[in-house]
Amino acid sequence: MKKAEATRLNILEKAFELIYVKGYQTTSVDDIIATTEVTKGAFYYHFKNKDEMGVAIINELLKPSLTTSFIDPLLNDSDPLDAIYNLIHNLLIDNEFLKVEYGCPASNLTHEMTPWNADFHHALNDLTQQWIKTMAGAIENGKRNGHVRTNVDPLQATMFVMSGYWGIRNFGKLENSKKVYFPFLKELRNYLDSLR
Amino acid sequence: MKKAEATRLNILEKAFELIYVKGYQTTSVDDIIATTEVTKGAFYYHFKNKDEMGVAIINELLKPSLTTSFIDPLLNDSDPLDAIYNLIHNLLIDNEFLKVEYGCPASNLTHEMTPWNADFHHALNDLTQQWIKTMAGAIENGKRNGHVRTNVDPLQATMFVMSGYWGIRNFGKLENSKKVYFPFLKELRNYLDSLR
DNA sequence: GCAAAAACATACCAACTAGTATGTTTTTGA
DNA sequence: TCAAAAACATACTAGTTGGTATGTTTTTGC
Repeated sequence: MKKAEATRLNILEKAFELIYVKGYQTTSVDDIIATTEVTKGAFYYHFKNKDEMGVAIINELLKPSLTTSFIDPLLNDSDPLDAIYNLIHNLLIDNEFLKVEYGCPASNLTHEMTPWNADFHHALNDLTQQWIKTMAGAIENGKRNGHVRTNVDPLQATMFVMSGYWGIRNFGKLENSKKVYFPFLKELRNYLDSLR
Repeated sequence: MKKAEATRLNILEKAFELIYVKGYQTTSVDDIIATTEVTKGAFYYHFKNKDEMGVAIINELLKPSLTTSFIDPLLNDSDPLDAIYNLIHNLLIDNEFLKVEYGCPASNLTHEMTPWNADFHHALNDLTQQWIKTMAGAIENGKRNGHVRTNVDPLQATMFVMSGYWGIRNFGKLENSKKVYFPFLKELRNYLDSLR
């Protein structure tokens, strides 16, 4: 990787971690350049302004990680309901980057930025639509394979599961402990079994 | 009501609306006093600082509205599953204060403030625990009345439903239309029926 | 090897932030 | 009625914000 590219990537990664913990609005450009140890000149050479950097985080960091962590696990599993449960379980319990007290980065940004920044809105919507499509597709396949009842509506079920995931992330922030995830996961299991 | 009390309440209400739309951090004290048409002297006479006002909003505005809008509907209905469905439906579709593009005020504040402000954290946790207790109690009653299967775990089901509510509020922000609420509500109905 | 462009550094600024110091006006209670 | 306290008003400040103007250094391509 070229040095300039590395600088840019470094800014994005450090900024992402700060924003994940502190929120976008309360993470200042000065914060970012302090932790990355680059100067303002470098920052504004790579990004027109702070918002452009924010959108770059979504498109260049969140999007790829969505693919590997949220999409791929749903693609090649034979039983989609097991795949969905395992995915959510992994995200909530095993994933060591996502912290219970800071929630889900995509959800955080949606809450904070979507109502009044069109670029963030668009980038985050892209992200979400991809996840919806994949999960609904997996359930649709499950219907054909006999893993899922034929009268299940894939999109409805997808929206329901994803809402649950985002919502339990909110609970996690309140309780500040992964303990709250377990009753949720048990009931998710029950719900998914009711689709068989 | 005394005039001073009215001033204080006016500040709280206007500030709440601003914060609901713009977020807490990005709503400045100057914003608040501009829309309330009181001066800084009045503001800082009634509140020690901005955070104290924020917590007052939770305790003096959100808490009472929680009781009437989130708690009471769950208390005297004979069928708790119907009561839950109707509650969520009302909140999502009929409630005219809550806007799809701005989500749920309590959820917004939780996302924004909980990880790093202990007072907000505490006040919001109080709020949530009340809702959990009520909903779980209603389901527990339903088990005794035969409206709910005896092997249903009330707390698990409560966490699952509430997570779904908070999560779909996130979706609403992304889609900016109540249309997304309908598939969620349909699947919520399915899920609740599976508890019978 | 060397000019041009890319990459980065430094110093600055105007706007905004929460909060305060010091007033003036209004209300209260004896 | 009248002084004291409550309620509000005005002017200010120190710190922070995103962003820019103007440099210097490093890399690139011929």
